Amino acid sequence: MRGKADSDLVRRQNRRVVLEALRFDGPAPRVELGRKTGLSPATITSITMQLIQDGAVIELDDIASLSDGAKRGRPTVLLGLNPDAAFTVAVKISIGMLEFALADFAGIIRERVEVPIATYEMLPEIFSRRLVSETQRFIVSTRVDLNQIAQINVAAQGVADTRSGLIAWSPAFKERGVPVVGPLEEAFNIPCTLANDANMIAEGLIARRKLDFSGTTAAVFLGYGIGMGLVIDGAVYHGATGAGAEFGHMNHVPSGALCRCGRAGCLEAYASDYGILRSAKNLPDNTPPPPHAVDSQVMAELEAAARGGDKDAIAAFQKAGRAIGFGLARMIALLNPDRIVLAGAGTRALDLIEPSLRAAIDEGVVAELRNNLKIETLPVGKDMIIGGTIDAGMRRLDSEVYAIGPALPVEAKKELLA
Amino acid sequence: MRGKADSDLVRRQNRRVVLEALRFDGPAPRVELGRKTGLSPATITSITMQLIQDGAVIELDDIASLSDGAKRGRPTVLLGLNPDAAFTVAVKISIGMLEFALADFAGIIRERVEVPIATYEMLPEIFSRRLVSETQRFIVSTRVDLNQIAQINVAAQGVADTRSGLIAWSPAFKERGVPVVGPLEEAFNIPCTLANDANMIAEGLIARRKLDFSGTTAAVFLGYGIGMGLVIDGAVYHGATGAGAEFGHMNHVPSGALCRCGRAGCLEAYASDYGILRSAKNLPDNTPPPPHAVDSQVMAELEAAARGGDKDAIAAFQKAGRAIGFGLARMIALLNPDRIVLAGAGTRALDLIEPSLRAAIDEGVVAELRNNLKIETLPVGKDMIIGGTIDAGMRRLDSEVYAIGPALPVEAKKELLA
DNA sequence: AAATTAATTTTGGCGTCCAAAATAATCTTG
DNA sequence: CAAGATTATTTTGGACGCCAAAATTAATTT
Repeated sequence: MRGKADSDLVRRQNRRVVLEALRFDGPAPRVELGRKTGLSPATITSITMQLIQDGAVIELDDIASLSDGAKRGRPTVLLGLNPDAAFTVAVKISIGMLEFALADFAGIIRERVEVPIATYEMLPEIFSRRLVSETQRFIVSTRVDLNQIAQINVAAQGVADTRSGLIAWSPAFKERGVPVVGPLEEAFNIPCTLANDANMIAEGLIARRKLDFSGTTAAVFLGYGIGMGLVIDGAVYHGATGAGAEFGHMNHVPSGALCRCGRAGCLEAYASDYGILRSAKNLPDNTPPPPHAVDSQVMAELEAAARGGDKDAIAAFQKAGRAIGFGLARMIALLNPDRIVLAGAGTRALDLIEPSLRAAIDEGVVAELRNNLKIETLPVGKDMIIGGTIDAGMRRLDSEVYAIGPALPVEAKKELLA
Repeated sequence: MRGKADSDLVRRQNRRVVLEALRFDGPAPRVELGRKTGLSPATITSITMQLIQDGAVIELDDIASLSDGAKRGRPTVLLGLNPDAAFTVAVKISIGMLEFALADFAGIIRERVEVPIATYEMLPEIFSRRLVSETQRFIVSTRVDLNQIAQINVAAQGVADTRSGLIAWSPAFKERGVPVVGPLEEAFNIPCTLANDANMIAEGLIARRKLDFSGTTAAVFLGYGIGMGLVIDGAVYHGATGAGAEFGHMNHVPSGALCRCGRAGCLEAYASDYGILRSAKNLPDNTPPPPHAVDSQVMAELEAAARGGDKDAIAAFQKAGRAIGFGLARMIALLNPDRIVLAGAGTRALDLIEPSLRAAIDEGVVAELRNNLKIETLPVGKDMIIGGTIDAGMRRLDSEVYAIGPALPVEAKKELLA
């Protein structure tokens, strides 16, 4: 249970509530903020006055007049997040690619760059140096002053250890233990975070209210790999080291098929693109996975073949569905979630995998536990990784910096995030 | 994110903090409450004054003088929870047995009764009626007035659906869907809860600070069945229907050994007492489990045989360890817990199962996820189910009734819990 | 230009907390 | 044994948060 409370806590909480209202619904006049937050007009005046002074919020009076027709009474004064309050750099590390984005405090992406890099064969420290230099290059290219940047947030595939700031294991690298947070913080002296890409997608879904996230939601991302974002009571569950919900590397069959991660029997070895392809080609289970993403064209052809009646292809998708289904059944037994959401490129083949997936769930879990369970699908673009990373960064700024206190120089804000 | 905050919230939170301090550490003078909670003496005076007026707290001045030797200065006034503030009835439903306990507001058990009942063959509604009549008999026997009883809390083995108040499935019953909360609330008009027994053990462990429960802890109970209590950020995780952490019925092997729950391949079918016994006797996997608990003497003999070198017995314990290990590996991949705690009667055979258990974890989960993982064992008595049920009830009273507000008649307190 | 309308700000009151001063209840000491 | 000394608790006074209601502001309507 949390500790004692005082009036400081009250103000902090209410500042956060106001910021959240502005962030989610966009600019709004004070009256409306009052309605949305349940705070009295007097309090809204007081809080927004502070937030304006702190530079987090600005008045946008002009746009107000654009509203429909002429209205009686004193006109509203539109308030919005101040885009220039602080900037956030988001980085996405994936196989063969580095992606950078610069977002302002309103969460708008100002600049965006993709840098192809041969990640796989790189030694960890070589990569770390390259990451720093590319980040440097990107920041310079944006012409934003370094001390206007409040945070650098990195998303990576695989086991991203938020605590140590290392990528413990990732399909993007042959080697294990790639340092990310350390080198960046040292180079730029800006707070930096590392997180798993699936969790960042989940952050994005929450921030954009794409789903009802009350209770427990398990979002499963199917595609080149198999990821999961676990949302418990409206917050992404990260686990001890931030590597929670490694659904793809949950064991499916003891001593089973060879996985990219080097172990045998992972779910992913049966249900990811390469796993499906391997079964469809009737290659032995211990065939090493390719060190690169399967071309989506190849998967599309395989799907077409299955739909056209190709026995091997059909069997491969069924096998994938069964693996996912048993994985979900085990997850359900453990977590009894309110809903499961399927997303990602792999859902294109949902018609092929769903029957065996559902059959496996039915076989693998007590009926009572799946009674009220909802299984939905959700279209999720690739951009949700960068987008969600930015959303998570904004939430951090809101609650850990701007909800806290009085006007501070950006330097001090960095302190708070560190 | 939580909504707006006000001074009401502050007082509520601080009242709760004070009650918690008294509940965990026992009676204490005001100065000490101040030290423990971080609240100022002035605030402690104010809060305790209210709590005393509300009947939740009383002064216990006499005992203070019993402390060691004579001290200078104004003597402290010991404050403690008022035992008579409200009473709680805890009920434990297990195979062939109903257990009742009456606890006062200090959490002390005042009365305790065990009632043998042939649960297994009973039809649900017959059992419900019997549950009500036995509860009635118990309450009468305690001579506590019905309207002094604030809540009735029931713990049961199996899938206990807190939302519907039904025991969805339990080894104690042949039939499914046994109503518990409905009949009790109707009969007594007192708020009633239903929960899984393993979760109640976890509540007890938390309340008594038996472990560091920061982050995520998975407590596994080995014995006649296999249970789990999942503690996330200091609170027991219940899942959508309160049936979270059904670890024993997590699938281990698709289409595997027959389980008591009627399905095939559950972890419990390999690792519970009867599962181990079945393998040791080389009975086929589809041999129906016995409808009663395995005698602990039988298990002790089996353990002795294994330690004496009996091949079949050794293999049976190894198989159990491997099943638990893979189950834990899957749980780790999903939840990345900070620590795992093994408890229950089954841990007597830990020497026999641990090697294969650890080997299975090593085989089933990425090394990086188990790096900082701690696996501990903890002695947990049978009484922890009733004890934990009471602890959970006390926490509910503290935070949902006495933290809230001004003096209320017991009737109104019941309202709050409902 | 006056009346109306509606947003925002100001004022005054209440509740909470805390620091500091006052009070209470005991022990120590000359 | 009375005057400190010491420590616990209560009281007092001030700060800050919230809200309701009154006042003010800035527009439209009449």
